[in-house]
Amino acid sequence: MSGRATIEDVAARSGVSTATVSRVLSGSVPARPETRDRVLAAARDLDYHPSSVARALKRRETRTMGLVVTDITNPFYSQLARAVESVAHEHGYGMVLANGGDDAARELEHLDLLLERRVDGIVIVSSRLTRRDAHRLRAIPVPVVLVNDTVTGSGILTVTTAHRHGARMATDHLILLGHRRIGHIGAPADQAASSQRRQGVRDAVRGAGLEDPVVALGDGGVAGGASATGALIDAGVTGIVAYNDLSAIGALRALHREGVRVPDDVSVVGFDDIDLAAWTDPPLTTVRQPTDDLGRWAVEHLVDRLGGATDPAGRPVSLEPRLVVRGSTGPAQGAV
Amino acid sequence: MSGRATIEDVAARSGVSTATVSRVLSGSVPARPETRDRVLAAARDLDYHPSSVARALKRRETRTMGLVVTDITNPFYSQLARAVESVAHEHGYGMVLANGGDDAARELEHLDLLLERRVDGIVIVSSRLTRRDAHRLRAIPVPVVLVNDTVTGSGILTVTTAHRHGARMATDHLILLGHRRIGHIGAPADQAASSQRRQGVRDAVRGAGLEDPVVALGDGGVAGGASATGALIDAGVTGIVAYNDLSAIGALRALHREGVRVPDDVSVVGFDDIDLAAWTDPPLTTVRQPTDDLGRWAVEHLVDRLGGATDPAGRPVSLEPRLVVRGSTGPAQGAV
DNA sequence: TTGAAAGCGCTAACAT
DNA sequence: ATGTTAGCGCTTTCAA
Repeated sequence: MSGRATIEDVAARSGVSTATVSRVLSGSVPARPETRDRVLAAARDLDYHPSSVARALKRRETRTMGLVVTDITNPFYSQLARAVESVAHEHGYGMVLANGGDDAARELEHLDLLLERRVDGIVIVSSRLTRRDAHRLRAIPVPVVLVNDTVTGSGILTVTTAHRHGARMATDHLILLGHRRIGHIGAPADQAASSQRRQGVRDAVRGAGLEDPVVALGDGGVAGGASATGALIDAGVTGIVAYNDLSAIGALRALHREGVRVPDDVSVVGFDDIDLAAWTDPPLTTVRQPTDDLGRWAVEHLVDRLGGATDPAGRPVSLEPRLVVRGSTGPAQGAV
Repeated sequence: MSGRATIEDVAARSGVSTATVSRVLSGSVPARPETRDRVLAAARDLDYHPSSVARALKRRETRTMGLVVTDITNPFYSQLARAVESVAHEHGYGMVLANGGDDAARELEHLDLLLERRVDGIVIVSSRLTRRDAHRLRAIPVPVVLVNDTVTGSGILTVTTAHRHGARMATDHLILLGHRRIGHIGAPADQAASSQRRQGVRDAVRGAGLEDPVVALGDGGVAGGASATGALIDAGVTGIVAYNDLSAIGALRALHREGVRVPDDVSVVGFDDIDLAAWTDPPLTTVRQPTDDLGRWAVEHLVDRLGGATDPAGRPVSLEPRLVVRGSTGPAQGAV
């Protein structure tokens, strides 16, 4: 049925002008109760739903934002996406989803599409663009907010978790448990915050006067976490701080396969606190990202900007994570 | 800034009419090479990107589809969403995301929003709408395709996995391993295909001449899977078919907590084959849904319909799942 | 091969 | 309180 009722149909049926229909429906201007009723009735009878594309053309705003995510399949990102969508909805904004996929080229293409669709603003979550095409980001003709990742000195509205501090907390927790030889499963540079988290581990280890952590590189996923673990065991670490929960789950699996008990022989800490972290075996001690807050911050600041607020071009805002201690960490062998 | 170049700017700069610009850019009609070049140059210089909202108003199609999902955070759905988005993108369609959240009312509201946004079609994935508001679905003025769930006799384009058969395969696998007392972790009726899967378990058990399965109700998530497991153990089952992988993960956890070994004492089978299923401890034997195929089928049939194809109003198409045997299943005690 | 002009469905001056 | 009208940025007849 392309035969959807237009405002003109409603106007005709209720015997008023389209302007009146528009006003009644928006409630912007008072109307005589009788007219009001007639218009409302006509609209209902015709099952009239105003075309937001016509409205968008006129108002020059679509009330839509774009959401760019590298991989919606990653549990942390899908939680973030849910938060973003939900808050956007609260504010009357729709969300068009641009899932990154493998390459940065595709993300750029997606970006152009979003712009052609005239989204009012864009939320970018840990995209490849962030690092590889920072200059492109600055050229985007609509407000942008970066979540969970940073382009230094870009002046782009940014909110992240305090990654470095979070990783430090995780590591301090291990150290407090008596671990002296700490391993870190890192992630490639194209993963969000990989270097900050690595730094955080180093900070803690150095702060405690221990020797530098053993670092093995994963891929940010379970498989990489599993394969990185071997090197860590060989190096004799008793505590592992993983780049994220997925990597930690890989480590858990690898450890189990090798007959290494967790946390008796080796402790493992993750990062993110995805839903499943509470259900691994043993349940994963991890650094919880304030996912909902990140999403809310991002959308609400974007909405402010769309409302004309000029952002203080400040430095990235960073929200504090929180250590959630579960069963995958325990005292080092021979410690307290 | 809001000062984006319009087709008129391009026309002025290249000294032709807007009609010519439109034609050159769409390539629909041949133009003199020289004109062509001038137009292209102007467009490039001005960084012109046609407004798809103006185009949509004129053409009366937005080249956008709506995606309704109950919970994007559920790994199976996020995988499906990725598939859907990706195929839609292939066909030049954008995706606006409507994440269901808790209640059906919200989904209805989302639906209206999608319609106002004039999406050309809608993909509905296991939504609450499916069961509670079937009549509303039929009233949607754009083509709809249902994925992974069915509204019987609705004539709505539908693609699902062969849930019943899949559950039967899972159960047969257990039976073949010598299990005689089968348990099933079910899901509430508002979860997709919960009754079909339960039926499949029953089919297999009866087919083998065993007594009816013990059914304990979960909630479709990990927590529910874990709490349902107790009753199953008490009933003395040695093989558990879970509604889905999340429930199975819950079962794994509960079993572990009770000191029941998997698969030595009890075997567990999941459903979906989410990414993490391969990484549980032990790795989960499960029924793999053809997720990508579901997504592709849905989008491509929707696109066909948008192109004017009139669907054969047939019965739901169902795609075959496949049993993936991993470590969570083994011979029953005292069996072969 | 190109231009002029109408019109998609709304909203917002500007009148009355 | 309501109507008239212009116009948002495109595409597409219809003419030339």
